[in-house]
Amino acid sequence: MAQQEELFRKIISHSKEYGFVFPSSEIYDGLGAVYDYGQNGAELKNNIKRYWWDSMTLLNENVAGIDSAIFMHPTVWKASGHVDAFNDPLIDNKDSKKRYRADVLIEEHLAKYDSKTEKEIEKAAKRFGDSFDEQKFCETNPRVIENQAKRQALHTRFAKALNGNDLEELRQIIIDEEIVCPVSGTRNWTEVRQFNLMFSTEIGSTSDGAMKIYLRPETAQGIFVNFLNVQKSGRMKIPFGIAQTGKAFRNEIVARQFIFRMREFEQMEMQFFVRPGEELKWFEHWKQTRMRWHKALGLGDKKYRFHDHDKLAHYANAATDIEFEMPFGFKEIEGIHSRTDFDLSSHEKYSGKKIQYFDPEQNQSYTPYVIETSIGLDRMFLSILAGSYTEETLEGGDVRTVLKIPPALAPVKIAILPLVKKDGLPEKAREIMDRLKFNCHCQYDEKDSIGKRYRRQDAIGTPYCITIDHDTLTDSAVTIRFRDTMSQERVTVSALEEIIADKLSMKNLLKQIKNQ
RNA sequence: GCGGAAAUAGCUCAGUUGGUAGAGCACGACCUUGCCAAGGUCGGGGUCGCGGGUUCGAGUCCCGUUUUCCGCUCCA
Repeated sequence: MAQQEELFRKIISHSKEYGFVFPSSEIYDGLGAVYDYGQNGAELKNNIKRYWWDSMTLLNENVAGIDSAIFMHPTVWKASGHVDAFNDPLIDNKDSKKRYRADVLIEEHLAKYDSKTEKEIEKAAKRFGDSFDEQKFCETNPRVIENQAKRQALHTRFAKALNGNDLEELRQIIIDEEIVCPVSGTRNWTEVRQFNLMFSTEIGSTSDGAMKIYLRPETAQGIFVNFLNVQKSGRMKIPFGIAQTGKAFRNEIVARQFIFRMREFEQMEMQFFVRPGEELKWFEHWKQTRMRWHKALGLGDKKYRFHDHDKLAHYANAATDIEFEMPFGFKEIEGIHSRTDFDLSSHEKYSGKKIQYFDPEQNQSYTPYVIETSIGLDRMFLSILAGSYTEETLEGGDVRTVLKIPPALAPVKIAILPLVKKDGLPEKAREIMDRLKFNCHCQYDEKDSIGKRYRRQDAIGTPYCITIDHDTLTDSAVTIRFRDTMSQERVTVSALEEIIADKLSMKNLLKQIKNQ
């Protein structure tokens, strides 16, 4: 475990040192749980995105890609349930360190008055037997009257505080009513705080005409609200899917573990619309397809597993996560959910627009069911870093640090290195660079010894280094050196272009997904 | 958010009971070598996270704050 923590620390500092990930606004002490991608990180991230996008839109004729806006009409988040679910007043007990919803604590306390009253009634009923008149008893018994009056007063006070969103008053109620923590039994409470997990801003430049809107907490809703647009303009027939990648924002209470949980993050989502009743079949289909997409990267099949949900969200009837073995344990990188018709139905209700599909085969209209595949791009990025970071001890005791990133995803594909920076070798190297740079991302380096340059490329995961030596000037052949084996081969420049086309394209990755 | 720990050069760290900042690597220039890193010479770079306080004097002690890490908690 300590070793794993050590590894995680190394990955984080490696990320910074080699231009993959930087803390945001670092010269101003950073901004919590926000990170920037550097020159190599941005390349890697774009390549992952491309791999995902191609796997969805190229391999599936019935999956269309879109790019919806981050700003959406505020009612979208009412329909999706985010406005209600993301706005809880929370309070912590300092002794037990437990956190509670303040409103729930008070509601539970209110219920105690009712049970007190009930006990009085029960006791009286036993005493008076058949002649017991409950209504009369309640109206005359001083203890019951007092209880009910207190309850009524508290209820009024509570409702007022809740409606006015008066957090101090909520806390005062908890103190006045001497509500204790169910775990520690103490009344050592923190302030009540509102945890609004959605970021808000205003649209419209004048203050009186401004409308409060939210930065989307998930990209999925942009797909649901465009269901009809894509279906009609693309003449899509069920089953079909809509894919998109994009930023989403959540004001996480606790955001930690490097880029694993960030406040601004990127999702890659695909919503697949199916006939009601066929959703579990498609759920299984996408579950298997998505797992093949991950395993095709070759980071090791044992590093992935499914984690089926026992407790399902209110909208889902099946859900699983694909987890990856991070240095801090198996963690979710992708979720696959059967979301039923919850989202489309809800948007139909809130918008007043009919959102249904006419199925010509069944000759009827229905609200499609949805299978969602939702992957965190930043988590995917982290899984590739963690899965490819390797420290190898070489003969002679040297340690080399190498990122064994799948070649198609590597930020730099080919390093072009003149053996010495004289005798016309740099010029020859530049000539080759000018030819290859149209195919893929190349990097030229002439500083330091050749061995040192190889190690520098290993550290950023460059799969191929080619070296221009004195013979190259006459035979137009170069030495290609392979990252993972460190072995070398002599090849012509044109043969090199074939290797690029074969090993470095996404094609080989994509074929592995389909051929099973 | 609570509790604990930490913050010194791009990175990894040292800095003795308070006495006006160091090393290695990295970086730049030049020389040398030339197929698996760390030869030579010279050089650039830090108001020690930030803000207060104590003191003649604070990287060092105290308070606050920000960020990060660990444990809880949270994750529709």
